[in-house]
Amino acid sequence: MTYVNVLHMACGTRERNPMTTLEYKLLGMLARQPMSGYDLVSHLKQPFVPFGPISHTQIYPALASLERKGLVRYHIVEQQAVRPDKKVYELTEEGRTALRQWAESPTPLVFSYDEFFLKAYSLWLADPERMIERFREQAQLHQEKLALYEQVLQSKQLAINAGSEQADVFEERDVLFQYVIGYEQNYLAWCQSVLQYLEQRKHQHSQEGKQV
Amino acid sequence: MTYVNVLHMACGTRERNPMTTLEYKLLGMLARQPMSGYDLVSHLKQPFVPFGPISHTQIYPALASLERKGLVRYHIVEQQAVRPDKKVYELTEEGRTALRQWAESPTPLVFSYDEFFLKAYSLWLADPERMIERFREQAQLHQEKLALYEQVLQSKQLAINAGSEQADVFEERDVLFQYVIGYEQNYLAWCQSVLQYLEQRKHQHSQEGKQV
DNA sequence: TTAACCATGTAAACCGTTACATGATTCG
DNA sequence: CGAATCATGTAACGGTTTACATGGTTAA
Repeated sequence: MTYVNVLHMACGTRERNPMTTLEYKLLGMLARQPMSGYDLVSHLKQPFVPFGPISHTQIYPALASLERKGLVRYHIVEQQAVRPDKKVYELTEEGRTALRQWAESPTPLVFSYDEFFLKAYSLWLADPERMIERFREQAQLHQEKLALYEQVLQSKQLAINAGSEQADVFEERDVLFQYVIGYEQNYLAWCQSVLQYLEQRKHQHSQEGKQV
Repeated sequence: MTYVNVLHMACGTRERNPMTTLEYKLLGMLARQPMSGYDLVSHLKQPFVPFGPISHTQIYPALASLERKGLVRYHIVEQQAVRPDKKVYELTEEGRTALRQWAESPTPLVFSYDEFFLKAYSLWLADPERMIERFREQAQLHQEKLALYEQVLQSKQLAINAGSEQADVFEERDVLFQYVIGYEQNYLAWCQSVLQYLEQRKHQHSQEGKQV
């Protein structure tokens, strides 16, 4: 064991723990609008927030960690009745800088596929009938999601015409919608083309059955 | 040490731990071809295996767990020189059944986005110049991946024409390629459309700058 | 001589999910 | 009367990553 590699940590305490993806997601949302932990959870359920579901049990410790790092601060909002007070978090200047630097940094391509695609890898040993069923099911689900996205996008564009918020943020958002809509379209088209193939093969097999 | 494995352990112990996605990935690969843990790791680096990278430290315990469940068995292949013996794993009948049942089961839609897309969510506070750089970079990476997929697909189709392996498995594989190629095409198209938008806006801003 | 290849594993640290905990209010 | 909503958290568990461990061969 040779070099101890001091360097790099130069300043005493600095940041003990590096940032996680989760923390950047939270920063990303808080940068647009100050919110409490609970608000973040409900916000994540909206169809136009592109981060998956995150449970509150992860969010509260993460917010505390961001605060320790000086990237967010909160002020307490008292609630009516006996409810616990709300802690509304917002970014500090350091937080905004950290988020911008992260967004501006290069990203390597690491691909992860969805579970249905993984199953498709072992499709060849499945029962054809049941597989057709599953692909129909999947096509249905993606179609619904696509319809939802298109609907939200439409109502969002109406809001732009009404001039209710800053056009800048909205324009950027449409960029995100472009992607997810394209994604769903591709998935749907794939399901349909596989269905076509499977059903064609089914008919071939049944005819072969008659001949034999 | 002959294996003890008391016939599924009837009711008493049954399966302590449920199957993980990782274990199904391994089953999926082993169903196509018997392999050792090391082989699995190298196989995962091939561009036509659609599971992400899996480290060997996960694979070895997972294989042991699959064996305890009676879904795989192995035979030892001695290596030349001092190298440790290879354990070549293959599916048992129970393993094949478990994999088929998993592949045939319904899959809920749970969406997860890639890291670059997450960054795009906070694009609005990034420096436009640097963002253009990153989108170019990303477009490049996806273009390369697309070219790779198309190349592999082509050489695979040549292999079919030469009749080297069962057509059935190959046909199913092309189904997977259809998807990943579509995916990359969509991503690339998205990057390019965003680039167009960003560059257009850049020129507008520089003209405004001249006027002011 | 350093790195990469072959081949297997264990141990600790880290991240995410599930279960537990509280407690008033409102809707079906 | 049970379930959902608001609002915050801790503790245990399980899956993943990174570091540690071994050890001979081959190519840059």
